[in-house]
Amino acid sequence: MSASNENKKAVWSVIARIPSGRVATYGQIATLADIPGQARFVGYLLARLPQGSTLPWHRVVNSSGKITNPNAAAQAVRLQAESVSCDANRVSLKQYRWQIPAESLSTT
DNA sequence: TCCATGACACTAG
DNA sequence: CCTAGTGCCATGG
Repeated sequence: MSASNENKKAVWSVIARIPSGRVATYGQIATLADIPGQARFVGYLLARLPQGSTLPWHRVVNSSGKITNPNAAAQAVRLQAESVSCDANRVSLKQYRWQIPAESLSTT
């Protein structure tokens, strides 16, 4: 078992938790996946995400709310379908940023 | 093993 | 708004 595999599952789990109509940044996901500062890893995983995946990858944007994705057009469409306004491949993090659930931070 | 690349983040200019 | 530099991790030549 590779540690990276565990981190991968953690990242996928976090992304799967992003509510519809909300967006999260790579860094935010990395932090929630218990791997703060490894936003690069999150982007790497999404880039290699299998086509059969049901993960809401479209809810992931960079720290500026900008859609940095090989298929930004499709992403923008998916977001708009969830009532998330995106202008020039950009979303308002002020409005749509996913608030970190306290339960995730709680020490169970 | 070294170097280059990538759906990132942060800081400085 | 832009670019450049640095840090992070994984993969491929």
